[in-house]
Amino acid sequence: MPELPEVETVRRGLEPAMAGARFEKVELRRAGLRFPFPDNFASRLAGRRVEALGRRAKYLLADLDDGAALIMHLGMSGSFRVNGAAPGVFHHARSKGAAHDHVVFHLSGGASVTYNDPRRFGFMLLERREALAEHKLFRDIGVEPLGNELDGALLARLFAGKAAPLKAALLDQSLIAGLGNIYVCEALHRAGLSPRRAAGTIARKDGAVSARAALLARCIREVLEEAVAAGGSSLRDHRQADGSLGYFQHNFRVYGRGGGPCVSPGCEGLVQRIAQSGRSTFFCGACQR
DNA sequence: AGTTGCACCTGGCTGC
DNA sequence: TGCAGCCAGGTGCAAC
Repeated sequence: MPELPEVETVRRGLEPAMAGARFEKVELRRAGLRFPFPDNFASRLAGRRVEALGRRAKYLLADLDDGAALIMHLGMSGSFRVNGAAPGVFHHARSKGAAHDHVVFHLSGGASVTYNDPRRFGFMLLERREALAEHKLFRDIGVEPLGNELDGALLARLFAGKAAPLKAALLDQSLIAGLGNIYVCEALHRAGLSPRRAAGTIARKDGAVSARAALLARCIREVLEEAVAAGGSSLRDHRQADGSLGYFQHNFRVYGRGGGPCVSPGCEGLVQRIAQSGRSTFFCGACQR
């Protein structure tokens, strides 16, 4: 599930419990996730206070009071659950999947936060904050799509000369960071652009901003903002940090709708599903060119 | 350098 | 009901 809107939704759900709280104890129920946990991970976290909980692309970043940052990535199936301090405030009786509760943060004040991740593609790392910009994970990361920088001019510059299809270019985290399979499909549909079109073709040769680039930049921002406002999409049984379901999935226009009618006004096309670099792409061949 | 394909894992759904 | 096969939101790395 977790593309930028879902990670941002998780951040907002965790912030009230984590920001300002101290880690009293951290339970690790296995040696690692996608990567091994850092050496002495639990003991390095114990006693640290979380000064702020931020997000960069699909990464959650907890700023700690010793100058370190706890980096958390949800992979494909990671989720957090907050258990309130007061009994009954928000209790998950649901024990199904508890086998995949890999990390429990016990916080000052009595609340706890549990990280669950069946596929274990997620990971947690600990790095000094001032070294983050040069860290392997962040050094080559692209522009934040909801920030001020992303507009038609930048998109045209990023994609200029690229032969790769738009789908691949938009998924490339070193260009724009935070889009995933769902929102790339959705943004391209809104922009009326084919996922197969060469990325370079939305830039003009003279370097001026093309109408296509400006429209695509606008559609990327729009779909992400709408999804964040709706609390993410939460496919399958993935839940927000507070346990409720996100509603954006009801607003998918193409994703998961292969064979169905295109919802663009006046379009008579059908949504197709194709494979691009091994992953499903949903699009309408009639109105996306 | 730019791409593609595969690997990493488990679970859920479909169809026989 | 059982089981095989396919699919899934992400990323990193090896191979062309």
